[in-house]
This record gives sequence, C-alpha cells and structure tokens, in this order.
Amino acid sequence: MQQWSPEKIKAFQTTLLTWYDREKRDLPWRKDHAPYHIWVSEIMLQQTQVQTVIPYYQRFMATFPTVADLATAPEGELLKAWAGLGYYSRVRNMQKAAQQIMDDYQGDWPQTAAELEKLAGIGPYTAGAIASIAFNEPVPAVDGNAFRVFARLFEIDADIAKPQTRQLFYNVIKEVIATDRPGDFNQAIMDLGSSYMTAKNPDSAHSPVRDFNQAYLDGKELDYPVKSKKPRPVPVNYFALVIKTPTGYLFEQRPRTGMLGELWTVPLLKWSDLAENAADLLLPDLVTLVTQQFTENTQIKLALGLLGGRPVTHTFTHQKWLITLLYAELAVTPELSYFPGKVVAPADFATIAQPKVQLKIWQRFEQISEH
DNA sequence: CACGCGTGGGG
DNA sequence: TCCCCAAGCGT
Repeated sequence: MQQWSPEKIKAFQTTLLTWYDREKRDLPWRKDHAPYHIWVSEIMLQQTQVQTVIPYYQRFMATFPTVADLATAPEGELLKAWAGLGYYSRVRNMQKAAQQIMDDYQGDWPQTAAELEKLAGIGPYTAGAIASIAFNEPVPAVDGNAFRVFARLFEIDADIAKPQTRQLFYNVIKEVIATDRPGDFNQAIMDLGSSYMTAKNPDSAHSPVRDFNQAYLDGKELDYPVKSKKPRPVPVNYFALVIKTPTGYLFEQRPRTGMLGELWTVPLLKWSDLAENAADLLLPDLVTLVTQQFTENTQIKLALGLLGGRPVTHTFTHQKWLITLLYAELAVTPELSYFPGKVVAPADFATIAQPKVQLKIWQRFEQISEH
C-alpha cells in the first residue's frame, strides 16, 4: 500500500468533488440535508440497491413525515411500510432510535458520529454518513463502496470481510477526506463506486479519478477488493399450510426474534421439526405427521391434501427454503384460542405485513387453484 | 469474532 | 441455476 503526498490528496479532492458537483445523482433524499431524511435513506440503503429503495423511501416519508411520527407509529403500520424490503429488524431498531431521540434528546438530533452510534440500528457506517452529510463532521463513512474504491486506489489487500479491516480503511480515508465538504466527499465515493468503479464491470478508463487508481494503472483492478467467500445457503424443507375457512385463510405471526420477525405467513412447518428422521420419510408419511401435529397443537381438525408441482423456492442469505404446499378446506371457521394467528380474507391481505416468501406461496396457490 | 438476518439484479 | 453483489448492524 502506498502513501499520498499532501499535493496529491488535494488534487484528488478537487477532481472528485468537481466531478460530483457536475454528475451527482438526483435522489429523493438529496433534496436537503435534514438528518431524518438522511437517516431513513441510509437505513433503507443498507445492503439494498438504490432502485429498490426509492419507492419505499417516498411512501415512508409520506406515511411518517417526522421522527416524532415514527416514534409513535403503531408497529403494524411500520412493518407494512417495510414489507418486501427485507432485514426487518432495521425498522424496529429505527423506531427505537426515534424514541431515543424524542425521550433522551428532547427531539434534537445528536450531531456527532460518536453520539449517533448510541442510537439503535446506527453503526459506524451510518453514524459517519449522517454526521458528515447532515452535520458536516469530517468523518469517513466506510461502506462497501468505500471499501472497493479505496482498496483499488491504494491497492489495499486486507480482507474486507473481516471486521478488523474497517479500522484500516477508516484511517486511510481520514487522511484524504475533504474536511471542508465531508458529506459531499463521502457521497461522491459512493457515486463513484456505483458508476465507474463497480464490482463487476468497472469503467476506470473513463473514471474521473483514473490517474489516482493504482490498481487500474497496474492492470490489477479486479484483484481488489480482497474479500473471503461466504458459505452457500443450506437447503431447508418446509410445508406451507393453506387452510381455507368460510371467512378467509389462516395466517400466523412469526416470533419477534429470528427470521421474518413479526411478519405474517400461512402456517409453515419445518420438516426437521416434524420428526428426527424426517429426511428419511416419504412425503405421504410426512403429511400424516403434519396433520397430527397441527391438530394436536391447535385443536383444529385437518385433512390435508398435497398440492402438486415442484416446491416453491426462496433463497435467503444463509438458507434456501423448499416449500411444499398442503391444502385443507374447513366447513366452519375454527375457534382460534389455541392458535397464535387469525383468519384473513383475501380482500384484507393488505392489512398485514407479509414477506416476499409468503407472496410467492400465495402466487403458487392461485396458479394451482385456477386449474 | 462469526454469524444471522431479505431481497433483487446481473453475469 | 448458481454465485456474487448492494449505502451494515446486533449479538
């Protein structure tokens, strides 16, 4: 890794910011520097692409215009606003932080990265982004773009998948950040990382900072950043129970902790929870087990039928779900005192927050029932 | 520190 | 189809 002279640092800042002033993207959260706007956009943008975020951001701002609105919003409304975005703990933490701001800071935002990091859901990256963009504090905002851009500029070969590597990049960026325009500097790095200096098909030949890009100049651009691989998702088999009653379909709310916390799905049963040796059993035997277990746990008598076709698949970061659909029709709406869920008519589906995997299950069920 | 936590897009 | 990537954080 190399060292830059003060003159080179100054030239880099000028080149980068001149380009940013001319080419910066026109994004909904760039209309002003209100910390609430910056914050909501930064949380949504965690591990999520700009094009996905834009419509969610606009709906969210229309629904919860201020941090005070967010602090007092019913949790169901929050989850509905977030449904489909993923990483649902983000929105619960955001409401916690909104309440911290109202209660601990009397509605006035803390203005330094160190203070911002005390708020729920705000880590080192988001604290740096808000502090620099909204409050002009000269601190780095080290996200995936910054890792990639600076790894190439300086040929840094530390593994960016390792937590300790963050400090190394933080120190490098601290030396080159434009202290008079830290927010614009950090955002310019992000724009650079998503245009000329992308992970896969970079176009460094036309990049405004081409001459500063040591990895490109050495013809080794794609060797950076160094990042260790993650294990592939493990397959997990489920049954989805589509249970029709005279007044609608049976839904249950997932537990607060764990995957898809507090979102609503039709009852999902993991094969491995049905029997120790579930993997060795035949499908009809598994269906019998589901029927017995569901009836025992809920006092709802079922005669489940297997719906045909290949399983519905849905891949998460660490798991690939293979979901086989089962169907039952009840003559009367059951007593639900033993069942942690409710019956929802299709017309009311929009009143509950559903994850994408549930939408896939429903789509498949509709396809099957048309025939 | 390693891992859990969603989803969509592109090669 | 599979793999990687995308403005990370909490535990």
